[in-house]
Amino acid sequence: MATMQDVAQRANVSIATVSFTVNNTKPVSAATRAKVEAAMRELGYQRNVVGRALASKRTRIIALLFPALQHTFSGTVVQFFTSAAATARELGYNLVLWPISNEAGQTTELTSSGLVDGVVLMEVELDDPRVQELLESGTPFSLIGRTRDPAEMTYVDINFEDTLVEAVRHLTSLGHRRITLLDDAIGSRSLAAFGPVGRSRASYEAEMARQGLEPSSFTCDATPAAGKAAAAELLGDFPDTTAVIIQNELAATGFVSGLRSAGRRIPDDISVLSVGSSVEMAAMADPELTVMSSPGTELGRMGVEALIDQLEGRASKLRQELVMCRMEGGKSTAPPSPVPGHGNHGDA
Amino acid sequence: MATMQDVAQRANVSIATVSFTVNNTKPVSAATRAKVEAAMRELGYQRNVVGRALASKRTRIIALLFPALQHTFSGTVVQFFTSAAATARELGYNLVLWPISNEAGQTTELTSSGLVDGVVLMEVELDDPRVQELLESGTPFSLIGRTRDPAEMTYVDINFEDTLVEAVRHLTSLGHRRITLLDDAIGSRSLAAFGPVGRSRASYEAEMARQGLEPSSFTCDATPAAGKAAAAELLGDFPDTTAVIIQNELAATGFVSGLRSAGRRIPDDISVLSVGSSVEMAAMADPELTVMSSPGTELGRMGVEALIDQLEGRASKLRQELVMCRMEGGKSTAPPSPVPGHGNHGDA
DNA sequence: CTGAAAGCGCTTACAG
DNA sequence: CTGAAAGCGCTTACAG
Repeated sequence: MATMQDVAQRANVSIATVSFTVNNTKPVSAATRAKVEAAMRELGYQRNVVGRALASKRTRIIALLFPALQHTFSGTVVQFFTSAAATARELGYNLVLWPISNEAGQTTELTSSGLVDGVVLMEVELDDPRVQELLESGTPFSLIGRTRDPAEMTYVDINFEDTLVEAVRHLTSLGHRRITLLDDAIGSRSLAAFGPVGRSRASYEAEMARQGLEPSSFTCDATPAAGKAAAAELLGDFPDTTAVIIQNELAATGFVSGLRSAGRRIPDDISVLSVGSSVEMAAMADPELTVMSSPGTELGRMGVEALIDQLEGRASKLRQELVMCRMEGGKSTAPPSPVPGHGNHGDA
Repeated sequence: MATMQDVAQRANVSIATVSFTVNNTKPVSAATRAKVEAAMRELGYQRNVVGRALASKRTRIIALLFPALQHTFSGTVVQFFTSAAATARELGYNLVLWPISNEAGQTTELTSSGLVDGVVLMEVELDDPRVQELLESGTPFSLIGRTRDPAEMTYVDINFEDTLVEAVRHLTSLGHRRITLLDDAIGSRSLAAFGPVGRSRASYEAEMARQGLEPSSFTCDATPAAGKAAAAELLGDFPDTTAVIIQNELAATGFVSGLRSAGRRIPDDISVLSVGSSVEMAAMADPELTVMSSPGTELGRMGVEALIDQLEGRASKLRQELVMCRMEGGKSTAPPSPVPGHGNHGDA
């Protein structure tokens, strides 16, 4: 590997001049630039990032902190990782994967080793101890998700509020009045901890109320089996439901097959709208689910951009962005069928 | 951040001595060690990895090269990433995510920047140009997968050969004789390029022949819709099939619902064994598929271990390991039902 | 526009 | 067992 020193020698200039032309950090005459670039080409020179990092006190490495154990399987995580890594690279950075098992002081180990310039934090909780650690350590960071009160922090999150409003409206515009929300037990069990479930449910209830409808919601674990059981529960506890909003990616296929096993046709007898899932996962169900898809790619890109803007001093103002889930075609929502015995048979 | 210099000053020793005690790289008297450790504790010292990297010419960073665009969605990738990153960390390394779009010289950009000590390469093809690049650059690497002739390379791969043998035997021991293989069109279209499909199909055919059975196989794209279409194709082209081995994670749920739509019960009328999928994805089907699950976690761990062993000179001999897929409980395989009109009704 | 030199925070022969 | 010193490959005031 040729060093900057080698290039300087061959081009008959100082090492400083090579640095200036490589980095465009000071004006260099055309003639000098030509000499230096020729030398670099001839030597196949590429600047060593470690030397640069030590001298400039910036490694241009950022870390992606993610929970190692939970949520190990989800349709959007790979998209998120990929787009985060690709965006980092486009912007001249490298992305280190940093799995953390729990709230212990593992972030400090990272940030005080000097390896990274900043951190992207995934799966943020409403009162996240890791956020506190990061604040105290002075490490620049961006959040995917947000704490209860993220007033002063850079974050990118899904706009659950508007997403649920759109979900409800999609169904009411089809004519549904009895709409039940099925969400994720992990979140509900500790509404105090995890934002998405609470924010979504609140928004669902508000929109239902706004439309003069009665909200009803329940919960199940994030597995196909739990989804299947939830289908039975729905039919028992909310028998006149004509449409379900399900915000539980891993339970969705099971939920659908549970309904089918019970003789319900989708969407003829009951509509199902999946929220916050990946398109790929929604396509696993039979029929393919109508889905408001989680913007994994966008979140990855924006989270990294927000962090790097901050690192480069380009962040004119605090960046706090929300992204909607996007409504995708699917075959699981339709107008409700006329309900026999409710006085409106003969409609259609 | 306290530096090694600060620690040395406070402990009244030389910076070299601090280095020796931190790294256990030369003997240090108990008294000196105590002084140094006290100073480190008092200052909250943590060794700066960039300084260390520059001086030692080893960054202790390894890169995970993966295809950015294709295969963006799969059940085992997250497991793989997580276990690779966790293993790296346990061994004192960091894992950088490096998405590459195609075969272009993108690996050179990485390896000649001095950022990484070595590379783990995913999705290796039979004649992989990236492997050639890595060999030429002299970068240590380990492969997840293997080239056509990986004689001299460190690799970790799935043992498709034995896995398919076990798959066939599982079904024949249940009594099946007509067993069809459905695999992934991506691989079949360029059998010349991608190893798993070719190796699996060859092993399937060999084992069928060994048992005196006639092999039959076909192919579909990696989507639920393609799987559904494949179900119809199976019933048309291989009407007497009683069991299917499907090596196409994303098509599996669709394939199953296609069979069901056509009035076939699983496993009563037809058994389905999914190979190389994740348990989670197999659980999405209805019924939950019997699956030989892809060892994503093991591959991630072993691939990183193999690379780091090499980097630390611990690799006594060339490490080449194969891991079987593991048979998991499921509800989609059973003995064949007696076939009316084939002369053996009345059995069972 | 260009260069000499200090310095980033460590490791590692070399000497004692 | 311990230390003085060179050096890893750069960047960046400072001077001209």
